[in-house]
Amino acid sequence: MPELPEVEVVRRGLEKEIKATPFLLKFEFRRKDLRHPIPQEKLNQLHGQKIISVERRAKFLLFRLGSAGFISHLGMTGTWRVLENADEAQIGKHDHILIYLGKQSQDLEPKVLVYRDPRRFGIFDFWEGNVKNLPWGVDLAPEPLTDEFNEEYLFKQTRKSSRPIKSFIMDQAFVVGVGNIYASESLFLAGIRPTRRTRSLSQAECKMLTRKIKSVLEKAIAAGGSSISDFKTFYGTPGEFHLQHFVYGREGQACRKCNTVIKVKSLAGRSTFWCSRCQN
DNA sequence: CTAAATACCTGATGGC
DNA sequence: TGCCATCAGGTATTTA
Repeated sequence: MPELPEVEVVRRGLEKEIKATPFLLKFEFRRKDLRHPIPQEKLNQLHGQKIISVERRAKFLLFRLGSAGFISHLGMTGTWRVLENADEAQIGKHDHILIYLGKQSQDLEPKVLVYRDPRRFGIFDFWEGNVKNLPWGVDLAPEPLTDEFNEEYLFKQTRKSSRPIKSFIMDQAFVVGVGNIYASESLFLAGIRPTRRTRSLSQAECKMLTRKIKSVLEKAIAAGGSSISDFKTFYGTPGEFHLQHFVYGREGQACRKCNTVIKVKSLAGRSTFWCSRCQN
């Protein structure tokens, strides 16, 4: 469940659980790697410490324990869920990481957070320093839900590129958190075709697009995210935002505003949905 | 063949 | 032209 709204929904679920049982008793790794190797020895040094907060930066989840902590990225198919105990019958072959949590640093009846990721495109890593200091030297762009991401910023950045606007807003170097679903949705709401070149966007269109990116992400968070395929929220219930999609996953169906048939085509390797009448 | 993401490779482009 | 840097698009990763 990987775009910003889904990650934020998971963060809120994790935060609630961790507040009740904040001590990291131990990690249990059932694989030594996901997308990258998992630095097990460094992570195990965190055993016994209290988790102070669960934060989100872009699509990353940051678990803070004092000055250090650990970081989780869900890739395409990563999910977190909680078990009341380590019941082996409830743990499957794609459950790669277990985190035992207790009310105190010694707790005989720990709860267990379980990370499942069939495709293993996710990341689990040690992390220290500040939020900007992510591993792999990733230079992340502004958060879309802050004032730093505004029409002036988007207008200025779009002058530097000649790519299709959809690829541009999905690029984590310009704005973070927008993936394939919310790129198509926000461009529909802004009335802009996904294939438009960035430099062709007017100042007014940049204003509209920044507003729609913010509003669609906020509405999706409020609805518990989009459940595509088998996505479940932290509590095992599906998100409901996909029921409100205007274009994503609706190819061949009637546009909800004008009844024109919604189109789909591949753009930079990703399925892209739009209404040829509502979007210019 | 499709899928919520992104790291890497390569060919294109542009500046000096 | 050439050399180097940057960009953008395609592909690989994996399982259901």
